[in-house]
Amino acid sequence: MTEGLTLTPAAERVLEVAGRLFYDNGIHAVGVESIASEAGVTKKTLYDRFGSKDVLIGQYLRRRDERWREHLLSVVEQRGRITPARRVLLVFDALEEWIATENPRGCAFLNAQAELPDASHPGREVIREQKQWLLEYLRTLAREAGVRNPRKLATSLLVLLEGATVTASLGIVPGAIGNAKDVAKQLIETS
Amino acid sequence: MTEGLTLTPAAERVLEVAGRLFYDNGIHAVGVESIASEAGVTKKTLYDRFGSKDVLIGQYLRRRDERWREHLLSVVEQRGRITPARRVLLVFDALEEWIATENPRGCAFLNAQAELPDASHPGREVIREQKQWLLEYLRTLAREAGVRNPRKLATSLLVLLEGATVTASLGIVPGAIGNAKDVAKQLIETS
DNA sequence: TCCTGAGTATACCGACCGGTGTGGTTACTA
DNA sequence: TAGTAACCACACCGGTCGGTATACTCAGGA
Repeated sequence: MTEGLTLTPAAERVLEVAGRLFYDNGIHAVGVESIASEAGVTKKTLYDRFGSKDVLIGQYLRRRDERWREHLLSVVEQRGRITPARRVLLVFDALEEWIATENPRGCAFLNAQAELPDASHPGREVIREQKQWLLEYLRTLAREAGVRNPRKLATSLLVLLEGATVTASLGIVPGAIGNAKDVAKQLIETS
Repeated sequence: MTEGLTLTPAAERVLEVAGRLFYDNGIHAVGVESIASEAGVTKKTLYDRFGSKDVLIGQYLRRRDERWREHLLSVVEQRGRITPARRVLLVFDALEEWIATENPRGCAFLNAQAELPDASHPGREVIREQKQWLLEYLRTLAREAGVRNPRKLATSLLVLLEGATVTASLGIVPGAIGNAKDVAKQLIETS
């Protein structure tokens, strides 16, 4: 999952800049020229390191996925006595923090999916893996919480998470994430 | 809301083609040239009718909004004896139909939002209106269902709808919409 | 010492982008 | 009958797209 982390300093800068520009402006709206110049790198170097814009897009998503997983796990897997049922709800706290600090324009993976209709694009695989992993993780948490139907609860949680992210990014409803958390709480209690 | 529906035949064809190409490929990925040629129209005509690509994008979203509202209302407001509580759940049936027939690539408005970071873009206003209207409508339905807190239920419903749409379009979880509907049912019953 | 990898600078490529201008044809209508 | 709206064909604009080629510098290691 985390192969190729020995990036050269220039490649590192490129990836950092690409991550910012892609997320803020949309993928197609950003040219490789502007990425290179803002990273203080020539286009030649960019292409020597990444090969193509499409590969760079894939790496951008890959890296963002890594950061999100790190953040999520650091919040949910925190030490301290807490019931497994309550631990599930920490996922929503992690999301709220993430949105406040890194995600004002919604889920980067959904945004990318909107721009990458070709299922064979390198970025699409990363998106699939990301959502699949999240679903699996939610199933694990649901199982540990001892609910009757962990699979079903995990699906509900995924729907609530995605819905809360989207709704929050639209900026129409203020308490979308808290609302989703409340719903999740009720689902767990009556399960 | 529905001003300017007296489109010329050429403009009509342009809008129809634009709707298909924008949704299928993403907005930035589609050039005005290809829209014009596929509609059997010169670029000149396209620009005489719409003025700019950005305006055309706005009209595309406007039209899609109209069709979605029509569909939603036709399903939910159907005649027949049905309790207001059950009527709310018809929203999910409407969504399921819509996704199956017109929405394989997810919500057109969220996809557009991903590509239009500029809040002053003509399309952004349409997106805001669309989501605002949906939220208001859900509040009305919730009120008629006689729940304790219609505002809160409406928010939950919106989160569930958006989440179900997104999750379904990802193609990872098969029963996402049915799952969301079940959750909504439970929310209404215990409310 | 010599080679390699990582980087620089710059020029270039064909293709496509959104948008405009000119000039002509048809059909309806005042 | 004259005017106008709606189209057509086509040529053109400056700018940007993703990507490549050439030639050079510099540091580190065998």
